[in-house]
Amino acid sequence: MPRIARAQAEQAFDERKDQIKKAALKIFAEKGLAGTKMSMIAEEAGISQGLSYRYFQSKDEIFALLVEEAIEESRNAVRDIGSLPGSPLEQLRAFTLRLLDENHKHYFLLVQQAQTSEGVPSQAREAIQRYSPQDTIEQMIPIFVRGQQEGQFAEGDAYKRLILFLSVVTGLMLQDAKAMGMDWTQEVDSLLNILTK
Amino acid sequence: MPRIARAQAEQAFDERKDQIKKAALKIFAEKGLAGTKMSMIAEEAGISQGLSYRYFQSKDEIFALLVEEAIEESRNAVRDIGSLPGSPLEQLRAFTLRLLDENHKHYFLLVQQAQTSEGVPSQAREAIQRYSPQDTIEQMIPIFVRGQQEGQFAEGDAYKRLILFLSVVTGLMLQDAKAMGMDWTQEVDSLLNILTK
DNA sequence: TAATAATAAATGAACCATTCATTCAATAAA
DNA sequence: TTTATTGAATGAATGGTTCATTTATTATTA
Repeated sequence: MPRIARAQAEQAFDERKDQIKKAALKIFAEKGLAGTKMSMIAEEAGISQGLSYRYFQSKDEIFALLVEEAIEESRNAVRDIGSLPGSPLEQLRAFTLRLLDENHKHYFLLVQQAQTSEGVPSQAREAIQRYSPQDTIEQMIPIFVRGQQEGQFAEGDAYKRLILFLSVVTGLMLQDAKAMGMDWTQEVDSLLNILTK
Repeated sequence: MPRIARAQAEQAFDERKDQIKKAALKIFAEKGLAGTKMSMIAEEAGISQGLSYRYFQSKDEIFALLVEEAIEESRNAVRDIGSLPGSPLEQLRAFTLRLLDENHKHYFLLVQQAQTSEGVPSQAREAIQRYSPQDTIEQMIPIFVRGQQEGQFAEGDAYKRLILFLSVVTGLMLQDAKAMGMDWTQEVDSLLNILTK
């Protein structure tokens, strides 16, 4: 077989795999592991029932794979927050907007689902245990403290404030994913009022 | 049978019924209709698998019953908001605190679940259709507008602001119910910053 | 180039292990 | 005896997974 054709085939294979992964991510994030049927993923991806099994071993494998990717992405988003340009408030706004964009939203919700459901594949369970949400918040605290020093943020326990803020954002995503598709990105400034004075 | 004994028996019957209902409410609110197994309700109530069926016809019956009660309660909470004492802000704070207390929280989440799940018993579905969330917000708008007139609340579209606020509160409850049991009541003032200026 | 063979991709109906609401025979309490 | 309670057994339904078959793509041959 000519190596050109082989490379093309491989690319096609990877593309389809991504297509299925993307569809699965959306459905898993919205409905959770148990709430997601393989038929839903197939429908979302516009393919037939059985085809996913040419690309993945099982439903659990897809889920675990996505959870690992999601954790990786969350990690990166939090890691980068300090190096975003602008004031602490602007950093936090940028971070929040990034969380709320379609892709990250789904990742974020997926982890949420994985954390709060039972029957999660052990591989995903382990990945989640490795990833501690405490770290997430702790990495954000310096931003918040700097905001306080510069007088932009409200006084008080930074840790609790951040938990509140993150919970609100997560909660909103959860809401939004289930119910109507309102565009919260416009409301981020109102949300930031939770942290500012 | 002496009427004393009969009355006692009836009371015992009702008490057990309430016990099961309360357990069911908690689990349904947390896990949703499909996510709730009858065995979970039994465990929460501290009774055996089968006993619920002496007090209720079916899982669906319990669910529908609870949804109707929940709607009734939500209605009342919203109806009363205008007649609470104090400034608009204080009214809203009192209202929010009421929503966040254990009982109302579970009711609120139950309706949320019923609205966003499939396979909801028709009786519950109909009750929910009768109860429009639009009304909820519309009944709250006067409070908000008065707050704006008195300069306490931020300018802007009252409707959107209220949706945001209610979504945040609902989202928080959803979060809280699943994950850790942080006491949000202390954070309500931060939340109200979403609405104030 | 056209015809044919070989390979791979895709389908969707059927299978079957599992799950779970419901029942019921047995036991305890009143 | 009657009523309350238990928890093991039932059986229907769900849904992940398989696989015989069809369709599309690529390679080979004349």
